[in-house]
Amino acid sequence: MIDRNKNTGFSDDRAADLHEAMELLFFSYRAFTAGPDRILEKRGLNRVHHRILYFVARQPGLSVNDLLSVLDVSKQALHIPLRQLVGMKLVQNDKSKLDGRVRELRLTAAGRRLESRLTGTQQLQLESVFADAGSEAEQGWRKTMQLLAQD
Amino acid sequence: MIDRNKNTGFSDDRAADLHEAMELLFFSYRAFTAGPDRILEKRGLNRVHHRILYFVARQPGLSVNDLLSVLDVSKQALHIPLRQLVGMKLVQNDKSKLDGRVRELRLTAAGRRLESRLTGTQQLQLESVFADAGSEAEQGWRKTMQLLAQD
DNA sequence: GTCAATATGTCAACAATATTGACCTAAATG
DNA sequence: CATTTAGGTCAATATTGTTGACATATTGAC
Repeated sequence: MIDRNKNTGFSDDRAADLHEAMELLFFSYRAFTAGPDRILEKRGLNRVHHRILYFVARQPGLSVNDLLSVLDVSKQALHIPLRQLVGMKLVQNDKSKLDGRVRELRLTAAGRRLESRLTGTQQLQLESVFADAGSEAEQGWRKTMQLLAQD
Repeated sequence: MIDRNKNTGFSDDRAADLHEAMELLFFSYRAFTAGPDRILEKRGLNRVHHRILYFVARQPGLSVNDLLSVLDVSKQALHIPLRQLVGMKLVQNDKSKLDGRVRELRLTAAGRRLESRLTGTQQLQLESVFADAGSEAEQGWRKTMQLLAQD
């Protein structure tokens, strides 16, 4: 008789596999954010600043509302770090010509340099992992993460 | 001539793939923590409480020092949430018989119920993702995450 | 047995962050 | 012109984290 968890109905073996998967997510995410966190700390910045820099870099001209949506934070929680980035001249905040209410966020040259350094750290880390894992494992990883992300 | 990033040397195409991977990690982790976070919030608990419950559940009798090590937080940052869990009778904190300085942390029956509910949410989520992705993708995912986690 | 080291618990001061709710301007839209 | 939308800001409050100090009990080295 296989023991099964009362809540989930998984066998003990499968439950252990899933525990391992949970831990992989926890430790991987921590390893993934550690590098940029160290760089940011020296400038008095944190992970929220990184996320702003990242998404603005990917989509120059992004509106404040769109940024709020991807980051899933409140306007007030976004505003202080955003204002700091603008104050440090890493991000510029221009009025849109199409709709004067909307602001278009862009990185300055200095912002691009910092973002590129932060993101570069993570890209090199991931590339090294993918190289070791092999492209088949990479594809399986991507497929799995796609499903988890859209959950 | 392929454009290459100044910092990393990646081609634009590969850089875009790596950007996608970064976003997968960000959005996946968020999706993965959302379920438990909602359950915890109702009890005035947060992710740190969940991590304590999780690791104590996996390793009953865990010492405070060992818990500090896995979680990688300061003693002071751990203590308030831990004391709350003990106060709520979800965790018990007994003196070790082998070494009277060491405390052995264990979940109470109520602690096990809560932990099982939180962890069950994530197990079901992962199992559903793995089922959709297929076992080959799951294996690739695990291999990749192992490498990233030990980074 | 004395003394240093270890494991834990706690406090206080402080800084950083998040949350809620309110209020304001400017611009677009019907 | 009235309403809605995008954005910006403030204040009050709560939560969280950080640093440093200090206390106790217990072990282990000598």
